[in-house]
Amino acid sequence: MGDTQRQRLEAREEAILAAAASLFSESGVDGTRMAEIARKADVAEGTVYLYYKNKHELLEAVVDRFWRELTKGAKAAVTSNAPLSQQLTELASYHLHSLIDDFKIVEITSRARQRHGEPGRQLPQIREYVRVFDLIMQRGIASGELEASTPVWQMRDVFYGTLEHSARTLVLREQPFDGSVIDNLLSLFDGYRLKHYPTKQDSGSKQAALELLQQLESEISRW
Amino acid sequence: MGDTQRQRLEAREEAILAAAASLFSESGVDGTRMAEIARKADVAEGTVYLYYKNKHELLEAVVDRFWRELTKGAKAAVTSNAPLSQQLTELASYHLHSLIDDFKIVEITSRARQRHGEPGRQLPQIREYVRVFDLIMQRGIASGELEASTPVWQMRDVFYGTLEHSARTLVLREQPFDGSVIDNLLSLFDGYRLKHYPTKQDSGSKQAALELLQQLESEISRW
DNA sequence: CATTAATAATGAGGCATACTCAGTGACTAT
DNA sequence: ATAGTCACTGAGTATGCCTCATTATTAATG
Repeated sequence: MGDTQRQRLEAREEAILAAAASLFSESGVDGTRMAEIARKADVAEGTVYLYYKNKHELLEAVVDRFWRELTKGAKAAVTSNAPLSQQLTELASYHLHSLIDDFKIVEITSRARQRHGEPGRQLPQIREYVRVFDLIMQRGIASGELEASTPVWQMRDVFYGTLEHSARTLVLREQPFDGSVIDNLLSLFDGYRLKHYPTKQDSGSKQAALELLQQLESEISRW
Repeated sequence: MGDTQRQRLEAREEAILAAAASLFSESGVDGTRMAEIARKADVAEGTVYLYYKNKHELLEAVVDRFWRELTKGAKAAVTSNAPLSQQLTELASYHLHSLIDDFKIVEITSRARQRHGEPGRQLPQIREYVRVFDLIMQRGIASGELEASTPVWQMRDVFYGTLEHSARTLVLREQPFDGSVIDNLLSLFDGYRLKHYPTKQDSGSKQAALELLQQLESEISRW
């Protein structure tokens, strides 16, 4: 049956990819020989080249798959219709954990971007991953929880960039994870939150109004 | 004269470094052959190895020098005793411009960090560069312009990480520079600013006090 | 200035390794 | 059973990093 045949091929391709991912991650790209990958995947060296044109394409495939898997997880963290702040927290936590766990692959990513020929490209799967972050910002704007005056991509860059850099800081310090990074980021993000002063139509907000008034009074009373 | 001799050696070392920097930056590390570097530096291939043990050490030297130069510029941008927000703006602008201009080297940096043997190290000159950012945050805290409850490194990660990621976004979009990124970041940073309510001793602040009161009134009047 | 010693530079060749390809096997269809 | 197609193999080739015996240059010495 041709179906089993196709499955065998896909299994081989997967075995090669997995072997490469694990070895690249462990010993780096330069520290990994093609012969090793072949041996670990249990194929002859030449066979690798039937599935991937060269070492660089194999690297690209490894990196691309990593971000594809990450995208799945990120989408899952965001799918619920919980309040914005909670979704941001979940996404941030997932993101930070992942970057820390697979830091080696994250670093290797920039190398996959550089195709020997020329200009720095964005790999499609990374683009896709970043879109998840954009999506959540857009939803926040649509629901009125985030102000619309700041471009989505700038809010996203703050969110994404901060976490990426924090991951680097933590890894280089050999601290595994620190949730306070996320708390900090989220409290900063309040700067993007719309301040809702209750309106007259808003009948259920009497309580909120009183709290706000109290806060103002307390601030005034300080001088 | 032994002095001229030493100068000639240093000039050669510099020529090799410059050749490597320019070629790495143009064609990437893998796209650059040692023979090319030698030719561009006008020495024999073997001579390169009298100054740098191997290609990877040469790469490290190139990257390290880049960040060392950057540190100089950053320190200059911060040396004045202007108000915090202005210094942050200058540093951010310098940082963003530099990362965009030499994006290729920035990307190559992560590769220099990975020594074939083992774990991701932080190159000393990058550490030094990041310290400039820490310094400015610390000053802000010392002068009471920034709150002290958030760890310095977290504020720095927000600042640094956001700009680094923004640089990537801009470069991949082939937009050269966008100052609004900096405005956005700085207005967000207001979240770290201490709110100064004027005190009774603070005789010169009558004006500020009135403005604050007016703002409160306007906010209250909205409902 | 001649001679010797020390230091720097050279580039042909060694060597590791990414990649190729002619040959072999395995599976399918008739 | 036979021919034809497709996947696989691994010895061999090409490339590019790096070494090292040799040569050139500078410094030291009498």
